[in-house]
Amino acid sequence: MVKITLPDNSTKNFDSSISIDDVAAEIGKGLFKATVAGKVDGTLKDGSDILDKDCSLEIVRNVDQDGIEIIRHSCAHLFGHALKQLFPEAKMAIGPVIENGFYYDIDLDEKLSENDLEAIEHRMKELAAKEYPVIKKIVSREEAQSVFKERKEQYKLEIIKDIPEDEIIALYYHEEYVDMCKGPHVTSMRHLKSFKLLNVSGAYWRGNSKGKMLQRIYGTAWSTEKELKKYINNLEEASKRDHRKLGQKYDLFHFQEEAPGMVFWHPKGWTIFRILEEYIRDKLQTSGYEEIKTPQVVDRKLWEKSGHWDKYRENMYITEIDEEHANEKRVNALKPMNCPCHVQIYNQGLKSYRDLPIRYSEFGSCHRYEPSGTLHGLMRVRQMTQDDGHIFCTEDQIEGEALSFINVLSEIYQELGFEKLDIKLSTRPNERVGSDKIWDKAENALEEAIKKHGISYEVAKGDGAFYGPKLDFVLTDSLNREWQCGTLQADFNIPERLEASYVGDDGNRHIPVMLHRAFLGSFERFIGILIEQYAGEFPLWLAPIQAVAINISEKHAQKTDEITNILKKKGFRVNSDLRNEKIAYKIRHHSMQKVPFIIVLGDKEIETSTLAIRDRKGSDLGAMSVEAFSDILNNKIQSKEV
RNA sequence: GCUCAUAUAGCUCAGCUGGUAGAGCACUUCCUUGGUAAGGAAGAGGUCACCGGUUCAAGUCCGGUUAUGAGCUCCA
Repeated sequence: MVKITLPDNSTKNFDSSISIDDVAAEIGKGLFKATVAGKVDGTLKDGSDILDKDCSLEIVRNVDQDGIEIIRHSCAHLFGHALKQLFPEAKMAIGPVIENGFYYDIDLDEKLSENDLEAIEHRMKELAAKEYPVIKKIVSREEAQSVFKERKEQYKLEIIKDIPEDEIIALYYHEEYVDMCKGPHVTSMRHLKSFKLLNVSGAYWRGNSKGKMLQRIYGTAWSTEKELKKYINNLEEASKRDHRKLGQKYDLFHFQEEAPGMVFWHPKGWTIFRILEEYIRDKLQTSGYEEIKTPQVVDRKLWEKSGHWDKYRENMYITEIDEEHANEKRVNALKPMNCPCHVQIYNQGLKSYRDLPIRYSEFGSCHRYEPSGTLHGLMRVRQMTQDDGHIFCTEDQIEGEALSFINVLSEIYQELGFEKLDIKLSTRPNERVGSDKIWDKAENALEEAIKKHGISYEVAKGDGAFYGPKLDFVLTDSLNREWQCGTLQADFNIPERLEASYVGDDGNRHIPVMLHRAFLGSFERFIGILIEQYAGEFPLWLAPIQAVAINISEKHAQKTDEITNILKKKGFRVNSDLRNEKIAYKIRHHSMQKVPFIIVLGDKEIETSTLAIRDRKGSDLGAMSVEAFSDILNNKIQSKEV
C-alpha cells in the first residue's frame, strides 16, 4: 500500500505503486491535463516516475513556475529533435533553461540563418502538434556512453565524464531523438505550444574563450500563448526604448568610427549630463565631500606603484611624447581610475586621525581600452565619467561612512524615479590582501550599516575584490530590468601601496582605510539607463528642453521671442519655434520630441498678456500669465515630479 | 578579443540572378498667415563605410580593414 499526502494534507491510498501522472488523473481530469511533473517530498520528479512508498506529492502544473521551467527545458529537447531532423550532422552540446526561455549550444559547420531558425521552429511546431510522448529511460553510465558514441555526440560524452559516479543518468527519448538530462521533463509534447526561437549567436564551449566557438540558439517558451505574446511585446517595448535609438531620435549624442566607445554629446544630451552632474554635486556638497580635479595623463611610474601597470596594462591607453619635442621620453597613461591621484592629494601634508574621515569627490573622466566586442552604446564605453569619490577613514569609521552613503544613495535613486533597490554584500575571496582581523571588521561594518538602514540585501560569499569587501547597489527599472550602478568598496591595498598614512591618537603612523564609492557609477551608462527608464520622456527637471514657444503667425514672432527670453532669464530651458508652419505641424513636432510644455502665442494671448499652455500628452492647461506658468514649472522642478 | 550578421541621402529603408542610384520623412525656396499632432508647389542632396581583386562593366561577386549589432569571454 502506498499513502500519498497532498498539499492540502489530505491523503490518498493506492494498492500498489503508481505514477505521478496517474495520481493526477485520479484527482481529476483537468488537473491531469495540466500536469507536467510532480514534487515528491520536495524534489521534482517526472510525471512518469513511479511512487512506490509513502510520500508527499505536489502536482506541478504547466502554469506553476516550476512547470514553466520544465516546459522550457523540454522545449530545448524539442529544438534538438527538430534540428537533428533538418541538420543531422549537428552535434548537441548543452541546452539549459534561462530566464524566460532556454538556449541550446550546438556544433555545426553550416551557419544557421534567420531562415534556418524559422524552418527549425516550424518543424518544432509540427513535431509538437503530434503530441508524442516523451519516454524516460534510466540507464547505466556505459549504456549512456554507447548511445551517444553511436550517435557521435562527442559533447554529450564529455558531459558524461563529468557526472559524479553516484548520480543517476536519465535519457529522454523524443521519438528518434535522444537527449540526456537530470530532468524532470514533460511526458508529452502537448505541453509545448507557446514558444519561439529568437536568435542565434556564438558561444564558447564551456565558456572557454580559447576553446571552440559553438552556435547558440536562444528560444523562449511559456505555458500559454498569452504569456508568450506578452513576453514578445515586452521585448519589442525594450527595443523601442533602446537608448541608442532614442539618442538618435531625440538628438542627444552620437558615436563615430574615429572614436569608438567615446561619446559625442550633442547639446540636448549634454544638458542632461550637466543637470545630473550638478544634482550629484549638490548631494556631495551636503554630505561632506570636497570636490577635486586630478590629471588626465599620468606617468607610468605612478601606475607601477599602484599596481595597475602590472595588472591592467592591456586596458590602458598609453601616450608618449615625441622625442623631438621633449627632453626625455616619458611613458604616460591616460588614467583608467581616479584613486591613485586622489591618494596623491591626501598625501600632501601630514594627516592626523582628527582630520579623518576625508572625503574627496571628482567627476573624473577615465579611459579604459575595453575589448571591441564589449562596447554597447552608452552602457559600455571607453571613455567614461564617474561620480567618483574616495573616503579616507579609520577602520572604526567604515560603518558610519557606509550608512550615510547608503542613505544618500537611496534618496538619489528615488528622486531619479527608481523605486526598487537591492544591495549585494560581497565578502572575502580566497586570494586577498590584509589580515583576517581587518576583513572581519570591515565586513561587519558594512553589514551593520545595511541593517541600520533596513534595506534588503544578500551576501555574495567570496565575491569581494582581493583588496576588500564591497557593496553593490542594484536598481530595477520600469521594464523590470536590473542594473548594478552604485558601489562602495573598502580598499586595504592602495593606501598602503601608495604610502598613505595618518597619525593616530597614540602618536604612531597608521594606514587609513580607503572607500571607493560612486552613486551612479558612470554618467554615460546612467544616462543610458535613464533614457530607457523614461523612454526619452524625461521628467521636467531633467528634460533638456522644458518648453517650446510657438507663434501662430509671423506677426506674433517677436512677442514669442520676448516670452522665450523672459523664461530663459528665469532659468528655464525654453526655445522658440518661429518657423513658417501651421501650429498643428509645430505642435506635432514638439510633442513627438517629448518637450514637456508647448506655449502657444496668437492674437488672443497677446491681447490678454497670457500664454496658452499645452503639455506633451496633449492636455490643454488653458491660458495663464507668465508668472503662473513659471510657478507651475518651478513646483514640478522642485518636486522632481516624474 | 572570439563567432555570425550588417554598412546605400540628415533619418528610416528599397535596389531581383552584375549594366554608372530610388522612396518616405527631414532640409531649402516660393505660395499660404493658418488657433492645438502633418497646408501646397518646386528644388537641392549620395566616391553606395574604406582599401584591394575578379570582370568589357561592381552598390551588387570575392578578399582585407574599420565600425556597428546579437551573443560569448572580459569589466580594476
